Amino acid sequence: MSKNLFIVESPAKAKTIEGFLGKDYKVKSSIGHIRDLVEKEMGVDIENDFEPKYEIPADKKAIVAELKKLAREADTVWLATDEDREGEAISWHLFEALGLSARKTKRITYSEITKSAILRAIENPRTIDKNLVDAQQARRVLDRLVGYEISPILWKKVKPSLSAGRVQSVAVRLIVEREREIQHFKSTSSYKVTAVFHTEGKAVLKAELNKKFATREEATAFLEKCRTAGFSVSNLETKPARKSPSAPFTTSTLQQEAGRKFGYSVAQTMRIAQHLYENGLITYMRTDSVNLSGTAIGQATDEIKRLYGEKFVHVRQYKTKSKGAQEAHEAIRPTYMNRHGIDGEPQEMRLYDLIWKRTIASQMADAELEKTIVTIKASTADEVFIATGEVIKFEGFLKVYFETREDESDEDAQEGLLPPMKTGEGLTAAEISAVERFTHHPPRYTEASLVKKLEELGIGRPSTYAPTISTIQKRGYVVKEDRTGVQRNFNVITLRGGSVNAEVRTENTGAEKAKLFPTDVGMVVTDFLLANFPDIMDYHFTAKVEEDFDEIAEGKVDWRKLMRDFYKPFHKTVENVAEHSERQSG
DNA sequence: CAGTGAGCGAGCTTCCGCTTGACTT
Repeated sequence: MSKNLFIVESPAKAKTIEGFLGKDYKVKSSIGHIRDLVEKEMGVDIENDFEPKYEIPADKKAIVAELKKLAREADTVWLATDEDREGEAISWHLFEALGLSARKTKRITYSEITKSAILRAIENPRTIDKNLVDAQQARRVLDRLVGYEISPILWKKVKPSLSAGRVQSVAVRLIVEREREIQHFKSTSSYKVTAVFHTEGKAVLKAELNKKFATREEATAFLEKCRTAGFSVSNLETKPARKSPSAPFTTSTLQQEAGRKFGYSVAQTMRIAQHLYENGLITYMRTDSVNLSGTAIGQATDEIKRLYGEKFVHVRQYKTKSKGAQEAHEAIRPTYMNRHGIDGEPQEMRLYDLIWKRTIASQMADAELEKTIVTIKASTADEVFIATGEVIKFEGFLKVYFETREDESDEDAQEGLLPPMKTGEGLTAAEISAVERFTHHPPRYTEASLVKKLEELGIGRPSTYAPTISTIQKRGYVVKEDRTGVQRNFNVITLRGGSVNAEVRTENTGAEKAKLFPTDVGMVVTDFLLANFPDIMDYHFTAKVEEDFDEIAEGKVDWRKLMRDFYKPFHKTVENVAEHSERQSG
């Protein structure tokens, strides 16, 4: 019989902690929340000042029964759930549902899963923070009121089984509005001029004109001017530049990088990461924190020293930028930094490798570059050509990790070392061409870029990004699709061997891969909600109510007052819309 | 007369966030 029952949220975490504590401690997990508002009805007694009606869902009955039994037999129950709003609420629900007494219950938190941190936490117990719990209840009840009052209106006015909510409806709105921007986008073309020069030393130098021409006539006129021109280096400038590594992974940045580098969907990435976590290979994968523990930084710097040498080390502490981050966990990193790779499924090996590299790189020195900018003037024109080159002087973190960018569109920029040149040196133009280029519409969202946008707006949480993306597709608001592009003609005018010639080439444009498109239903519902519930659909709605939740957590505001203030006008709108608005078709 | 179909009524759908594992495709 254990004297102590120690409860955490995750089974994998329980296993780790069990190893730190002696046999006087039984470590169990709640497997997340153990109680929730009743599912079949509103679950909030509005007449009774928003009293929540909680139940233990069927799939949690067994675990609650087991914990209850163990709690009865223990002298002390340690509530060691996560250190955030939801974690505090889980502790409170455990306290209530297990029928614990204040005397034998202790609430503890820690920000690192190490033996010393756990023991330190045990030395410093506290009581449940009811203000923080109330902030969670406010969050929970508000989401229920919004979701369960608006969804039935959609069943009546649009079609059955649809849904609306604080998070999903705004996610769909983003996609609908982006699609409309794209539909209204008028592509314009202009002529980009590039040149291939030869230096006196017969080396090749690519450069781009500092001006684009709006019309074919202007572009042709410019090339005609170049026909008789002499070219020379009018300015040569070198300046140092630096690149810094990115922060370690959070849920959202991991989803983005795995999407860009390997093409994984956000659900796929999470499934693979979950597996790595359960096997003790990485830290928790649902996090908004970029923080690394002291132990992790120590291990990382040891590895960097051993592999690359002292001067590649640069210890960095990253700050979380995203709104509403709760930072109950560390960044996503390997559990042991000296484990450079793993055996297993190819997908798991690749994701682990990515996480290892990103973490190591985050503690490495800046890359030092030297940027060279060459200005080339033509004797017959005011415009100048610019050639840029970049040389890596010191690799730093680039030795390990290279972040993939969203837009890899710079096809013909010359990166790397430029040939040796002097100011005033004459150049010969081997070829100058003006290519018609079209402006691009804003990009459609991918799953990962939608998650990034939601995170920037403070909407949704690491544990809900993947489910939200799946919900809006399941409801038929959004589809993820490939689209084939269309052929488009474009003009190319070239000056070569003293003569200017024009030709028409074709390119494929508008092809899309795994992008999110709104459906008709998605657009109808979005327009309906925007017209009738503009406050809920506002991109800043979540950020605003989060401020209110913070005030509740600080004990400045009563959560029921917030509900009263929100519900009165909200419910009036709901009644009005239910009664007066037209049935929508789509 | 038997089978069809119009018309009616009852019952269902739904939120966000925390955590896995069971289940299908």
